[in-house]
Amino acid sequence: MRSSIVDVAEKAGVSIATVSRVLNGSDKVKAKTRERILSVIQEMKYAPNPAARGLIMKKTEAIGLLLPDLHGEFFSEVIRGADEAVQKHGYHLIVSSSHNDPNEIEAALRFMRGRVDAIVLMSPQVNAEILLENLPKSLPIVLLNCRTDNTHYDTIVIDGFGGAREMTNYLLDLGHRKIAVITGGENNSESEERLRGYRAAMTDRHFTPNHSMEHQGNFTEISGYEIAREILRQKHHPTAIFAFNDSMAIGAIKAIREEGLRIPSDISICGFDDIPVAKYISPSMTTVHVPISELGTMAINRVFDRMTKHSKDTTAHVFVPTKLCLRSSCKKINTMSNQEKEEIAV
Amino acid sequence: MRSSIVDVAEKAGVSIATVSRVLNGSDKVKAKTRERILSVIQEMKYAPNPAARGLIMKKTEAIGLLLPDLHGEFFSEVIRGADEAVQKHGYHLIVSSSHNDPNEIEAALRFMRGRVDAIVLMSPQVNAEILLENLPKSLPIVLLNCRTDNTHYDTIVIDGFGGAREMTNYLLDLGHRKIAVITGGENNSESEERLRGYRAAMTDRHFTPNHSMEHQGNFTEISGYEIAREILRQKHHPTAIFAFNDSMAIGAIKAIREEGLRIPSDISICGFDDIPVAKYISPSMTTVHVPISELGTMAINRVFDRMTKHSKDTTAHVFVPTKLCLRSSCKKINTMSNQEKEEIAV
DNA sequence: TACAAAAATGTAAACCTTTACATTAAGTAT
DNA sequence: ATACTTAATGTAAAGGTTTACATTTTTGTA
Repeated sequence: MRSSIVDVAEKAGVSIATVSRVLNGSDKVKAKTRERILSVIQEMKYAPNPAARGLIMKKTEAIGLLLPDLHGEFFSEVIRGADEAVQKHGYHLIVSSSHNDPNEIEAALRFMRGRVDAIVLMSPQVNAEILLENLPKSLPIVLLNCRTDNTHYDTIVIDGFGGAREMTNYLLDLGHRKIAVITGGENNSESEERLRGYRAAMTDRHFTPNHSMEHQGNFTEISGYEIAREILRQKHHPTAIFAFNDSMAIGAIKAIREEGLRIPSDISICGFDDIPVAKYISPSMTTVHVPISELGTMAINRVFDRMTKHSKDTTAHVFVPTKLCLRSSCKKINTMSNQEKEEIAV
Repeated sequence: MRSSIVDVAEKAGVSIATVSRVLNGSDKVKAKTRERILSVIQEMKYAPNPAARGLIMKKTEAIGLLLPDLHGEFFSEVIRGADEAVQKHGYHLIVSSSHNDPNEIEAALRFMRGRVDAIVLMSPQVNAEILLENLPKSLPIVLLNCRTDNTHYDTIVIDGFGGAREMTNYLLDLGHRKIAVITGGENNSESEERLRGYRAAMTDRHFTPNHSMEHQGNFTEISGYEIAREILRQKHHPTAIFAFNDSMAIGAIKAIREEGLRIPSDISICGFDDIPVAKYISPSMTTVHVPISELGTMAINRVFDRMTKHSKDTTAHVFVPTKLCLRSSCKKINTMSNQEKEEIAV
């Protein structure tokens, strides 16, 4: 049976209060007593019971991180950033994946209640606000890329609109006109933002966005692969494919290669997120840079801000800018195609 | 202030014992009473305090997962597998990364003590056995790919030796003789096993392993990239590079391409792990398949086996076989090179 | 040396559950 | 109706900490 504070106290010939005091470093206890207690603790391999401590302190030193999914490098980067930040504060992470399922979100939230001091929730697909309602108001919550107008929670959202618009503009600048996009899952707010950006860029340049150019994927490599195959099967296929995340772009590249086309000379392809592997694949991928691990870090730091009461009652709403990351998977459209057109026209 | 069981009891006009009973479903309480209590619980949004419950039950419903690192797709797959398994049991995951630092491992272990019902520890680089010593003996622990002969803990280890040997044999079969390897970090047992496998294959075929062919990386893309660059700078560079994980292989591919060489016609490259992205990059990567997410699943399932006392006292030592995964990044050595040799000889 | 003030330590309540055991209520058979 | 059995509920202890407040010890000063 594990030894408790009373065992330590007995063995050291003091009261439990004194032991508790040296444990918490706070109060002044005579140096000699402290040493004696410390050595007893060491000897007995005593460690305070977190449940008992948590019970009275109402602190857990853990933070909940609830992600929609765990596939791919994106989320692992978020976790990495969050873990780093959390460790800096001596805290730890309870990670859970919801698979975009409201029931699982609810289960995770229920579990976390009372077990964490704060929650970072990423839920681009299901509206989680209702689920948050029966959490104590005092629990700091940061919404990461959630669809919400709610100002009651702290929010961090990536500028998917701006990033996609910029990328689309870039493709237009390169001369592309037939630009296909591969979107994320249905009802996914991240995907919707990016789609909005794409359409806005098209409209701004007086092209009417062609809905037949918008193909629905689900943010996985396999979906990118399959959709790209379909796209390439068309007679006059697009000259550029804009996948709404890098995983799908990677899948698409495979499909393109299998079709015997070269990138970027035959077709341009770009992604979104700039996951670490994006710069290593070949050709290195032109994409929209998102500070992924920083997303995790920011969310955690925000949570600590909240907890330390610097900003007890004011919610913060951070809008994370993206940056075009130009590499080698996109190219000025082949002037050949103009020539071809002429030839065809003749 | 959060409502407690006494608030519920009062409002429902019963004792806390009865409330507790309906909460735990176990004992028989009159249907009518149960309903009344249930509705009060709903109304008050009452949720039992996990700390209090944990204090008396000595159960946390959480499992600790301590990983050496969080970079790349490998670990995210392990987490994914573990999370899946854990959710099936209604449990949750406390994830932490140790950065291969003994102090961080110790801190994480200390934190987890009393906060989890079991620990899965992956620590290929630092010998963690000493650190485990001041954990209660009753706490189930699974060692994942740790360097250990200890039979006191459950272990799961990948057959790195066999996998690397098989891959090396395959390369030899393709006619390669100058096979460079890029290893993982110093003192990393996974890397060492793979190196042992490589050397064994060479020796078996009566080639003396040439130590100048063994380059030390650290399992990151960047290290693969940099080392491959060095390798290619040699006059008579190897005809094949065997990176000890896929991330490094991906980095190496970038370096190879930058050098203007084609894969696999000019040089063959292969990896280890078969991370999801490996089949999507081009050329699709020949690698050693490791059931990564299953590693997480297996570890968790083992832990539950232990906890449910099916196998209370017998430790299990699982050896996970790997499988050669042949794709397109390796090729029979160009017979041209024989011709070249002759030309040079003339 | 005596006394006040300051420092060190101790006592006991509180945190919120679960559960063994005690008690009361509700059936059941005579 | 009575005695007995079973079902339903209640009481109180236990689990391991922290901390306000009480008490004792030490230190400093007159």
